[in-house]
Amino acid sequence: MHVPLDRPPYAVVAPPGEPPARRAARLLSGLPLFDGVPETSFEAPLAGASVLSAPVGTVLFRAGEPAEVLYVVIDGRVRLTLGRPPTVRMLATLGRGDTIGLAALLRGDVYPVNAGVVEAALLVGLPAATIRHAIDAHPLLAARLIGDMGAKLARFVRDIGGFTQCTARSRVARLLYELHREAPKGCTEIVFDEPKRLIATRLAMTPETLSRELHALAAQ
Amino acid sequence: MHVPLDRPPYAVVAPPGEPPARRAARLLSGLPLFDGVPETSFEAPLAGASVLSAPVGTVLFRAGEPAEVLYVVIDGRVRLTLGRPPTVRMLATLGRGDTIGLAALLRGDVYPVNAGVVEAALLVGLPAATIRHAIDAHPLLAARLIGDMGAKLARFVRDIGGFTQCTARSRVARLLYELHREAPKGCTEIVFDEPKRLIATRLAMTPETLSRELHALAAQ
DNA sequence: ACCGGTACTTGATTTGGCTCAAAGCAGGCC
DNA sequence: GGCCTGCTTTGAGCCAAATCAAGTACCGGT
Repeated sequence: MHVPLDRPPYAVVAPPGEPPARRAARLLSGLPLFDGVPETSFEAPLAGASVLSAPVGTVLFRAGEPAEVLYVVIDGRVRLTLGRPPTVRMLATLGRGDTIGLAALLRGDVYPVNAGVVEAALLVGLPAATIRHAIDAHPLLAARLIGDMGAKLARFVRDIGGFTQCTARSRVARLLYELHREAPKGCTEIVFDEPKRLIATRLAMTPETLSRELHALAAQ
Repeated sequence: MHVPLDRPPYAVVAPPGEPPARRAARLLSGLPLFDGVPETSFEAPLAGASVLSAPVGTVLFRAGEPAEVLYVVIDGRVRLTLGRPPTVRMLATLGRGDTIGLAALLRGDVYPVNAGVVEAALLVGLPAATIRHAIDAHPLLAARLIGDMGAKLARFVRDIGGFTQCTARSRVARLLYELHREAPKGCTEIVFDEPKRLIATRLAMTPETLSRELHALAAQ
């Protein structure tokens, strides 16, 4: 279990000489999500922004906590999970360019999932007011954020469709198919970048079942 | 089955003397989603808008079709489903003020679900270009749309959590609990506004199981 | 090298919920 | 009324997948 129960280390990086707002703006401007949005134009509204360096094991937040910050992953990986041990389900693992908590933040809601760092991460944290200003000032950014959320929504809809009316074998096959499509073509081997234990929870099955189904499919 | 297989009647209402754009603007301005957005200011960008009157059984679109129109429900009810008969799963039933297809439209993607009218509906249809203009011109609207999508996202996340690691009984109990919270307080009886057959698909179980679990819970 | 601890596999057993089947039960229509 | 069609309930049997239980392989640490 990479995400421990008790609140783990949470390191706020010391300002590296540069004001946080400017540094945040510089980091964000390198992301596809902010491509085309002029860097200097959203530096001022980013007054409340912070830059965080978080080691493996850091819990950014837990499900049920009020959403106060939008996290943007600059580097490293953050895992979103549902539920508490021993029944944890992995929802997704996010990397560079992904946002965490946008929907909950703008609705003034609580985070619906847990977020834990699984690979030393550099993050930009933006409070709600900052996000609202940025949306007001940059329609392009607003459209991007809507598209970003739309992608997540589409993925969840597909997942919901897959969990029902589908055998475990079908779900495994679908995962393999998707991984194969994402992989560079000509690639004859698929490597999981997550422990199978977690892949299993993402597919809504036990590790034992996953192991069996993988072998059954391999024989075919 | 309220949503038949073959393409059913699809009636575009005859313009009632008033230009479609103005009528659309008037209808939309009565919705919470557009509250605070000045009516006249988004009349011009709505040039491509249409107003549709759709009878029961109308299929607005099917999963896999390219998303070309955002539908806003003014009146009536529209049901979103996944899959094809005989394995149809109900996702949600939408009413006044709900939007359909926003995420897919802005991403230039296909609709991920089927949408069928289950109660004679009045709809406003907005093409992609119109939506983009409206977002550019009205940050408030952009924020609202993000919040709207966020609500859907939150609901799906909850659903995904519920489908896994949960017995059929727990899912039924959760549904009853949610219906009870929404009902006026002091109300001692819960009435389903959908046939049990469909409630069952929403909970990812068969009608037989739903019936049994309801009785088991009633005895308690 | 030795020893935990963790991940993964494999086998045996149990079980929740689906399938199949049939019997109420209601509303619509002639 | 009487029939029909579709929804709901109830019962019996079965199967996919979870659970329980070893056993194996791979680390990282002392």
